[in-house]
Amino acid sequence: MPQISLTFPDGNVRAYDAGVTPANVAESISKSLAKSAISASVDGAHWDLQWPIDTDAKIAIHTMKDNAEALELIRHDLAHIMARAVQEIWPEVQVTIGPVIQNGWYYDFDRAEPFTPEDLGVIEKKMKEIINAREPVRTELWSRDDAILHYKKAHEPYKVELVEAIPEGDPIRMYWHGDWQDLCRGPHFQHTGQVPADAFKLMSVAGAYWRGDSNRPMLQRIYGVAFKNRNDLKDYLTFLEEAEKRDHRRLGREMELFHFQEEAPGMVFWHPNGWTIVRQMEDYMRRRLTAAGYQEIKTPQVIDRKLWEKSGHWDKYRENMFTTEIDEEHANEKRTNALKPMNCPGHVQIFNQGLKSYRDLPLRLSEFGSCHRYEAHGALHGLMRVRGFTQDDAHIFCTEDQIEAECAGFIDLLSKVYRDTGFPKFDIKLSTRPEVRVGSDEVWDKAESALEKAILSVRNDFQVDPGEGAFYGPKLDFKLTDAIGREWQCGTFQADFNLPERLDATYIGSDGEKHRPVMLHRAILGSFERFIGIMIENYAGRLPFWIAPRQVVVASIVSDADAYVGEVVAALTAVGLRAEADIRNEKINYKVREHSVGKVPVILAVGQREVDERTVTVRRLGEKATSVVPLSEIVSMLAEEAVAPDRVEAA
RNA sequence: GCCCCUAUAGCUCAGCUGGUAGAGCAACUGAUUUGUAAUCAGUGGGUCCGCGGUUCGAGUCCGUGUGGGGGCACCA
Repeated sequence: MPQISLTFPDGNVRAYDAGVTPANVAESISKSLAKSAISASVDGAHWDLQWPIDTDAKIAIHTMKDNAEALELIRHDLAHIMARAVQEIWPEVQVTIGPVIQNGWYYDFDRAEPFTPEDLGVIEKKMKEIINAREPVRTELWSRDDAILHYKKAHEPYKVELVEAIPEGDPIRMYWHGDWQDLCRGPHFQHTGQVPADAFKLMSVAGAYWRGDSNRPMLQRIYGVAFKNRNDLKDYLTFLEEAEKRDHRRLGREMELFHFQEEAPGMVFWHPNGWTIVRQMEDYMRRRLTAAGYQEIKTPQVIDRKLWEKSGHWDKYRENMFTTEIDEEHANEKRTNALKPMNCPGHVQIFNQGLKSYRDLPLRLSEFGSCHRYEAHGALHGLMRVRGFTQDDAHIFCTEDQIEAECAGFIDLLSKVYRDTGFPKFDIKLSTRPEVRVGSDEVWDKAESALEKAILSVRNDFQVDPGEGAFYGPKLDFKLTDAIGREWQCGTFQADFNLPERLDATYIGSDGEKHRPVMLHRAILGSFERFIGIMIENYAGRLPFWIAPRQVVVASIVSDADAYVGEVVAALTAVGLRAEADIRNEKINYKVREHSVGKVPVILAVGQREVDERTVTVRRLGEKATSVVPLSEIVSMLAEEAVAPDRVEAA
């Protein structure tokens, strides 16, 4: 086998077993890097390559200091290798695209027959063969016409479409290993054998629309994960197993929090434990909102379609609304109502009652608004995506000049709430004006810069999504991550120049004239359901003491302690703690296990000794050690611990 | 809504190529009075998701509906 020794920008020289002829290697390297000329001097089978400019020497993982780059390359080449494996097994399959994603890659195929889970094993085996064959990789530059012709001949219509989308004149990079070929901009390894053969796994098959367009045919997508070595893969698979244990749907059952059933898909049946969590969160949010100058209101669930027509929802959101028809006795026609999918129109009705002055602004109206949306079947997901949910909604009516201050105040409030609930870190995304929009450019300029300034006043990193704002105004999205890394939007802050106009909201300015207020839609949790779902996963069910549905279980060790258990529970309940007695005739081991599985934060064990000494033995969830504390002390100790963080802050 | 997978006891799951259902945990009953993650024994419990079909016979095969899971699209 020939050896190549490569000289890197940092001066390192390393030798590689190329497994191919020097000429091929030189070509594949220069084409795949293709950023600058590479000088190569050949000395028999041993030659030196110099990188004069390109410092991204993405050659072999052994030399890579940057882990992320190595992984990118591994996953990228695996996508190609998988596509080749699939086509070698089923030559009629058409290939499309296969990008690198978090932890791995996917590749979309068009094939009449579905891929089965067994097929994945077959494909994996073939992939390993390709890797072990150490096929040299080369990249060629083709003309656009040649590439189109090539793909037409090869019956690869998706590739034809891809090439056609590449601007005329741009070079087309054709990537080869063995006789197999794909369209790709690179970069790649020198040969397939450089990809670790034991550190990847094909995970699942899923449907996916070609180019994300639901009007186009649905393709079959195979997902794979890949790492640098077998251990990393094993760690990742272990992580997935652990994540499954903290899945909120599973914990929801184990902790007896909630359930779903067929007759009400996407609607939560909250059990006593789960509802306690909701109530704790409501009480907490209510205090936070009141302190921040909000006024709480409540608006109707069922509202005549006439209002939804005015607001524009009937026109644009109809298919997501639950509607009702009812015979009106005094009218000839049926009356159509809709369950509110949003609270905004209702809030404007309250704003519109009576005359508002500029002195009333900013007016902050909040509601724990119960909303119903007919979400597509496939969209439902535990508590995260439901059809009936409660938003921690509020609308701020203000002037354009007040947007920035309101936004800053909002981010401040949101940061406190996220911190208190276990999310000190979160992502912010700013979505700016889309092409189709209402409102003048001057107003958009003002609003966008107000939002941006408000973010910058608290932090310096955020994402911008140009053109992704709502048609009625720019918005900020605040995202949290679930147990397996999926992101869910929770908080939102949206400026709206449209609805006040449609529903004719006005205030009297200092000039005595009527003016149009700006309406700010905002939510911190997003919905109680989703936020609690994420919280359950984030804490793996071990919720903070102040939220935990059952805070304390007092467990007897002998039945002679039963009366004392009752006394302890009464003392705890008297100071507002959520305490339960467990005087079943069971061993303490059994009780400890059961309440640990149930995620009860504190177990107080009581036997004859505790009765005699008027103490309790304290055992905290997740800790093995116990401590003996006098009854009088434990009550005040736990009472203090149970104070919600906003009250601690206020005290 | 679309693709694939899936539905058996309260929960987790067996049930091979068709011959009318099983285990562990839970529940209930009894015994046990126990010192920090499962005490022992016994008992009861199932329209095998619904509907239709193939078959002498369907939990098992086929179709369809519904729910659930993984994705895609959607989330104004």
